[in-house]
Amino acid sequence: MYNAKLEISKLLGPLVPGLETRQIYDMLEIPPNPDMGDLALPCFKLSKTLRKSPVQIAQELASAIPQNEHVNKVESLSGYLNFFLNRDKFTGSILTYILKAGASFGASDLGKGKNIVIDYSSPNIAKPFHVGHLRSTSIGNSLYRIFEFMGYNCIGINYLGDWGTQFGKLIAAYKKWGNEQAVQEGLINELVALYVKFHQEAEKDPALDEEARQWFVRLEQGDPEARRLWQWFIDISLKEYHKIYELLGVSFDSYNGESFFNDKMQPVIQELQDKGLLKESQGAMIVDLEEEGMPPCLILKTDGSTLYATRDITAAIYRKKTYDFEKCIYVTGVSQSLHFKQWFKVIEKMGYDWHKDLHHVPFGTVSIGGEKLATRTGKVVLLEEILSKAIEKTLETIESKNPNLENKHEVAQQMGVGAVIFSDLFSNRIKDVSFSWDEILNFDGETGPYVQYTHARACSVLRKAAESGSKAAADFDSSLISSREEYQLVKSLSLFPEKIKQALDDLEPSILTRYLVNLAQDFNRFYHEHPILTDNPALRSARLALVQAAKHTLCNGLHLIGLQAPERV
RNA sequence: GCGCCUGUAGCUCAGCAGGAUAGAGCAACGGACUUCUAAUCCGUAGGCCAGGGGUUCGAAUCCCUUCAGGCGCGCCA
Repeated sequence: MYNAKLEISKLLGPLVPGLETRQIYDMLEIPPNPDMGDLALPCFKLSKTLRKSPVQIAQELASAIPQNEHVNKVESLSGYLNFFLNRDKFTGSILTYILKAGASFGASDLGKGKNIVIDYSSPNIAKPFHVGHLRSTSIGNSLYRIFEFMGYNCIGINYLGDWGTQFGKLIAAYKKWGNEQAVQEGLINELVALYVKFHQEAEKDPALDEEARQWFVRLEQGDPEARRLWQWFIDISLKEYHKIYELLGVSFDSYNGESFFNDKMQPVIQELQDKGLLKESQGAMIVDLEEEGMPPCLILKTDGSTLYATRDITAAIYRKKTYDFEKCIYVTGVSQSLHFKQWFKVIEKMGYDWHKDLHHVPFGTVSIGGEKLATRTGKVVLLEEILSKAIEKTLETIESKNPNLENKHEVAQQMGVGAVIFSDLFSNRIKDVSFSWDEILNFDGETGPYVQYTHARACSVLRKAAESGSKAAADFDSSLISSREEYQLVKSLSLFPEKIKQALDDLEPSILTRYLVNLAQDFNRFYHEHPILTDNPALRSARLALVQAAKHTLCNGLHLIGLQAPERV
C-alpha cells in the first residue's frame, strides 16, 4: 500500500545530515489539526546537532524540498516542518489498493507457518457463565482472529476448570441433597444451588468437608460412581457453555482442561527434581524464587497432591511439544499476574528458552455496584441474561425503525451480541470495569451497533447504486474526492493496517475497537455532508469507491473484534 | 509490611517509545429528516490531566515522592 510517510522520509533523508531515512520516518508525526498539514517533522531535536534554531531548520528544509509527486505544499511553522500531501495521488493510491484487496484489506502473511496458542475463556465447570468470563472469551477470541488475519495458524484452547476439590464438594452435595431429575431440569443452576448449599451446611458441620475430600480422593482413584457424576456435571456444563459460545460466535480447537493433565504431571515433577529445582519447605515441595524477588512457586502440597502451577507448567510443556508455538498466550484476570510470572520463571529455570514466548494477557476485574462477582454468594450477572436483554432491546429498535426487515431476529441477535462484546473490548484490557445495565444497553455513540449501523449504511448505498447500474470501480477520478470530510475518511482508512499491527503487538483488541469508532464517525460525517448517488456520474463513481473502501474496512475490522457485520439493519 | 496495577470533563474512557490549542462518547441544553436508513449529524457547556518535586527547548506522557482506589503476597484456581 502507498505509504506517504515513507516517501516523505525518503525525500528528507538527503537533506538532514546524520539521520537515516528510518529515523526520520519515526520522527514524522500527525499534526493535531488537519489545517496544519498531513504530516509533520518537529525540528527541535535537530537543533543541537545542526546548531541552528528549530525555526530556521524548518524554514531551510521547507525551501530545500524539491518538487515531487507526493507533496503539494511544505510549510514551516514555529519549529515544525508541515507537509501537505498530494491528495489526488494519496486518495487514488489508497482507495485503489483497498478496493483491490477487499475482504483481505489489512491481512498479511507475517505469521505464515507460525503457530500461536491462545488459552482463553476457560470457565470452571458447574459454574454459570457470567460477565466476568466474557472478558477472557472476547479478548481471546479477538486475538485469535487478529493473529489469524496476520497469517498465523492459531490454536484456541479452552482450558476448562474441570478438576479440583470443588468436585468432591459437588458430588458430596449431590449425594446428600440432590436428585437426578432436579439436575436434569435445573442444569448448572441446580449444580450451583448444591454447591452453595454445601458451603452453608459445611459452616455448621465441618464433617462435610471431610466427606468432600473423600469423594475427591475417590474421583482421583477412578471410582466408577465418582467418575460418572463428574463426567455428567461436565456434560451438563459444556452443553450450556456451547449455547453461549454459539451466540458469541466463539469456537475452540481444543477443550483439553485441567483434568487432561492429571496423568502427565508426574514426569514433569520428576524433571524438576532431576534439574535440582525442587526444594522441600514446610512439608511442601517448592521452586525457590527468592533470587528473582518472588515468593516461591508451590509444586506439591504437604499431602503430595499437585497444584495449579504444577498443572500449568505441565500444560505449557505439553503445548510446546504438541504445537511448537511461536507464542503461547494466556488470557486471564490480572489477579493471576504473580502466578504467571512465577511459573514462567520456573520454565526458564528448567532451561527452556521458549519461556520468553509465554505471554500473560491480563485484564481488569469486573465488579457490580462496587462488589466483586462471586458465584458462591449469588452476586453475579449471567451472560445469558445480558445477551438476551441486549437482543430483545435491539429487536424493539428494529421494530420501530425498520419493521419490514426480513431477517430481523437474526440481525437483532448479531447486533445485541455485538453491543455486549464491543463494550467489553472498548477500553484497555487492564482497566477494571463496573458493570452497568444502562451502559451495556445503550446503543448510541461509541458502541457496536453504531459501527454496525454505519457499515449497513454503506452497504445500503452500494446496493442502491447497483440497482441503478452504478458500481464502485477502479477507474474513478480521485481528484473529485477533495472535501475535508472525504479526505479525512481516506486518511482514516489508510491507518487500518498499522492499527491491526499495533493491536497484535500490544495484544490489545481495544486499539481496533476504538479505531472502528473513529472510522465510523469519519464515515458518518462524510455521509451526512456529501450526497453519494448524485447525477454527476464521475463524482458518483468516485464517492462510491470511497464508500466501498469504507465498507470493506468496517467489515474486516468488525470481524477482527468478533462482531458480525449485517448488510441491512 | 512488601510487590504489581489504576487515577485525565458530572459519568465511561482515548491520548502515555515527550512535541503545536489535552480529545471522544454518555448525560444536559440548542439545532438538522419532502432528498442515499436520524441506532445519524452539527452546535453550546463542561479540565490546576490526583497533589508536590525534578529531568527537558518542551511533560497528561519520563524519574522521585505523597495521597486515593484495586489486585496479589505457600499448600484455591
